[in-house]
Amino acid sequence: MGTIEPGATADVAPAETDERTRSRLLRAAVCIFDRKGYAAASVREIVEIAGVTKPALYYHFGSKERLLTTVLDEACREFTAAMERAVARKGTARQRLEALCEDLHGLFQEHVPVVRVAHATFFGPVEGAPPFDFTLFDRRLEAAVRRIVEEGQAAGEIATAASAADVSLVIMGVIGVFAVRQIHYSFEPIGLDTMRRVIGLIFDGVLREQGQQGERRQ
Amino acid sequence: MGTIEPGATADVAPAETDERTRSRLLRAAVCIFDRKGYAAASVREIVEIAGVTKPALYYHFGSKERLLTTVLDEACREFTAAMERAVARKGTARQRLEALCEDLHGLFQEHVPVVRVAHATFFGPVEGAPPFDFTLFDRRLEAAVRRIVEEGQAAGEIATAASAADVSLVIMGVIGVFAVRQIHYSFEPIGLDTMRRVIGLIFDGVLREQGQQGERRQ
DNA sequence: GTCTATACAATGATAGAC
DNA sequence: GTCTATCATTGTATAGAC
Repeated sequence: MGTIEPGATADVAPAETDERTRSRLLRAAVCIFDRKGYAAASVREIVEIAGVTKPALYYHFGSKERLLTTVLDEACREFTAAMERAVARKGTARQRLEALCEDLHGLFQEHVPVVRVAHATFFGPVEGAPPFDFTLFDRRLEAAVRRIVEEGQAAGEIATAASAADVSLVIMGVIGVFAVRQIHYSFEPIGLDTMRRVIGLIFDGVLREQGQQGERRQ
Repeated sequence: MGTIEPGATADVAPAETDERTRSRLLRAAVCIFDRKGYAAASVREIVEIAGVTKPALYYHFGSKERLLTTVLDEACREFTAAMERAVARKGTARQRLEALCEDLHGLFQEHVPVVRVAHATFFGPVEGAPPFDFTLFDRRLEAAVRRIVEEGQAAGEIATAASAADVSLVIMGVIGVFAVRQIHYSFEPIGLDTMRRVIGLIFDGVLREQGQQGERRQ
C-alpha cells in the first residue's frame, strides 16, 4: 500500500495467499475427485470450485496427477500417525484392538470423502491414475493388528494355537467391511456397538483353551 | 454369391457375425475398462481391440454406458447363479460355508478382470459412471451366508448366543479380504488352505458351548 | 503468485453410403 | 449390420503480462 519502491514490498500477503490457494485447491480436488473420479475430473471444474485459475493449480502442484498424490499422501500420513498412537496404547489385546477399530472408525467418519477417493484409487485402474502405494497403509495396519495379537498371545490372552497372521486376517476383514459400510452410499453405516460385539465374537473363538481361562464357565 | 435377386439373400452370415461382433466388443470392453477404467477408456480403443468399428458398437449397445452395464449385468447373473447353487448344498453349516467360499474363490479366479471392473465401479464415483446396483450382489451374498448360519443354529451346530447377522458380517469380511487379495496387483493371492483355516478360526468361536460339543476336549 | 488467452490433441457420438 | 468421414466439445497444459 504505502511502499515506495516497487517490487521491494516484503509483504506477508503473498505467502499467506499462497497457502490459502493451496488448501483451497486441495479441498476442491477431494470434492471433485470424490464425485466424478480422478479421470473424469477436469482441472477446469476444480479451479472453478476452488475459486482460483488454472495456472495457479499448475504453479502449486505441477499436474493433475500430483494434485491427487498430494491428497492421498497427506491422508496416509494422518492415518498412519493415528494408527501408531493406537498401537502404543496399554491394556489387554482385546481392549487395544477395540480402541484401534474405534479410532479408525472415527477417523474415517471425519474424512469420508478422502477415504472414498482413496478406495476409488485403490480399486481403480492401473493406467490413467498415478501410481500410489496403498499397500503401505494396508501393510502398516496389518502389522499393527498382528503386533497387538502377538503381544496378546505372549500375555496369555490369546490362544497360540491360531497363527497371529490368521487372526489378523479376520480382524482386517471386519475393519474392511465396516469401512465399506461407512463410506459407500448404498449402505447405512454400522454402529460402534455392533463393531464391539463382532470383535467380541471373534475373540471368543481366539481365546486360550476354555479350561485355562478360569472365568469362562458360567 | 449365386443369388439372383439382390437383397433377398436369407444368409445366416449376418446373425452369426452379429453375435461374434457383440461378444468381441464385450471382451474388449472388459479388457480396457480393467486397464484404463471406465472414464478413461475410449470407445476408439475398445473397437480397435475388438477389431470392429465405432458404429458397430453404437449399433449393439447404444452407448458406452450400456456397454459397461451389460458387462456387469452378465457377471452379476453368473455369480448369483453360482451362489444359489452353493446355498442349496447339503452338509453342516461349516461345510456349506467352506464350499461357498471356495466356489466364490474359484469364480473370481476365472473372471479376475471382470471382478476388478466390478470393484472399480463399486468404489468409483457416483457421477460419470452409469448407476449399477451392486448392493444387489452384496445383499444376496449376505443373505446366503446368513441363511446357512441360521440353519446351522437351528441344527445346533452354531451357538444361538451370537446373532446370525454378526456372524455373517465376519464371514463377509473374510470373503472380502480374500477377494481383494485375489484381484489386486499389489498382493499375492491367499491360498484355499489358508481360507479354510481362517473359517475354522471363526467357527471355533461360534460353536456351541464347548461342553455340549462332545468331540471338543482332547 | 496469479492472471488472460490460447495451443492442440482426443473425446463420444452421428450421418449417410453400402 | 457394418463401414468412411466428420462434428462439436472438452481435455491438459503453457506463454507471457502483471
